[in-house]
Amino acid sequence: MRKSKEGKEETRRLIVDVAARMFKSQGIGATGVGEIMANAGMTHGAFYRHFSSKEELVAEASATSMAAFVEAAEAASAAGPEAFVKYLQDYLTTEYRDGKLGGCPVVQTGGELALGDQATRQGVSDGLERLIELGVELTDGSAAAKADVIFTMSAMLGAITVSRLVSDPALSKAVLEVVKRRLAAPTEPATPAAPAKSKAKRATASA
Amino acid sequence: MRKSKEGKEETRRLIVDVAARMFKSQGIGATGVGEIMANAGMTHGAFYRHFSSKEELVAEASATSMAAFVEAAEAASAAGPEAFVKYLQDYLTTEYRDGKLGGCPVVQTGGELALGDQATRQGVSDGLERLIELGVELTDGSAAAKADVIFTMSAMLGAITVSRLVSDPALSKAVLEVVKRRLAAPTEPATPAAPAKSKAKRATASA
DNA sequence: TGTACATCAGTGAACGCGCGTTCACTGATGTAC
DNA sequence: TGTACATCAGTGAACGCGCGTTCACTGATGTAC
Repeated sequence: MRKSKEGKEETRRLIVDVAARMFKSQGIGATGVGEIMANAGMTHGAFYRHFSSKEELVAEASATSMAAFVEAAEAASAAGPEAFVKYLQDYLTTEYRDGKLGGCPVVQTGGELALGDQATRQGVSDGLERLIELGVELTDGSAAAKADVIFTMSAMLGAITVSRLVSDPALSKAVLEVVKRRLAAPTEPATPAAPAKSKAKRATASA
Repeated sequence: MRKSKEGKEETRRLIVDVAARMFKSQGIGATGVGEIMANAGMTHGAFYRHFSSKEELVAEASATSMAAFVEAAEAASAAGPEAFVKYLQDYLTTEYRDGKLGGCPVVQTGGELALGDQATRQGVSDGLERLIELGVELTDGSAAAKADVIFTMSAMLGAITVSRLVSDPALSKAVLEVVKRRLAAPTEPATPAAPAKSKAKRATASA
């Protein structure tokens, strides 16, 4: 059942894409090679025609995930700063929080990636650096702007993580909305009475 | 080699502590029951005198980790807001980033915990809610203050995650410092030219 | 207080299982004449 | 263009291994008399 040369490259991409999706929804360690291949419509034996080890796939799937995330961000930023902010804001939604597809691999697998091998970490690191550069390019390029971008990125990533862990649905949603609101108006001072939305108020009542 | 009643409780606590430490440094899935017991000075067989399954230990170790983190934060907050901020700031350091001990389990195992069973997630969720409440109590208790706390918590967690993944040491350090600076002066507007420190500048040069 | 017995924390061999990986085999595709 | 052969992507059985878990056994501790 040999495939053509183009067919092989296509199969390899398929495996990477399936793996990237599964790693993001189940974690890396919890996703087996056989499971990935079955979801790609093959048996496990074919895996080693494309990769020398699972770790090689992990590195490629993570890098591909990050690159896709960055490229989508670049496409959004090409449509203007508003489109870029809108693109980022879509990640701070319950749909993305609960979604099993797409997005940045760091959300689910950040811990595992930090313990990955050199190639894996480099691919993820490159994606993160490109993301920061992209944000800086969209602003005035100053050191303060870079700090803004880093702060915003950190807050978004942390917010999604916290939101996924908190049991109270209202609080979980409020976590996303708090960060989303500040992302939309990053220069607004934080402490003076903010125009709290109804959902944030509901969550606050439980505290 | 039976132990006394107090001895048994002590052993159980030891297993939980060893497990909590290992989960935080290696991840949950990557840490085996046998490995935990060996580090606790026993053989794997004794494990089931104390826990009915690994998942039960995961839930208890995660809850204990979170509780210890929250209690340390409470102790710091009892010494005043400055001590509390100082306590939090210590987590935004390269020492903590590289440290294999202590701290909040969400940093390393957030993704795995989000996929854990009900008991595991509840223990972590309770800790996170207590942490938010603690921050709110230290301020004016308003909805805006709660938003501040959530935002800060998210940014800290995200910053440590990003800092652990970024290869460039200067950028990795800058990520921690950017968030630390804002944590120290949370009401300061972000965009206007900030007094960038030398290390942040160095990291910026690579962008 | 001393003796006999019951308990049960910890040991270490063994269990089934699924993991990552290997390999002999297959048959469709690519190539040479 | 048609035929013969080489290639190699995918199959599926098998590998060693370490995992979580079980269990017969041990001997120190706790209890009853």
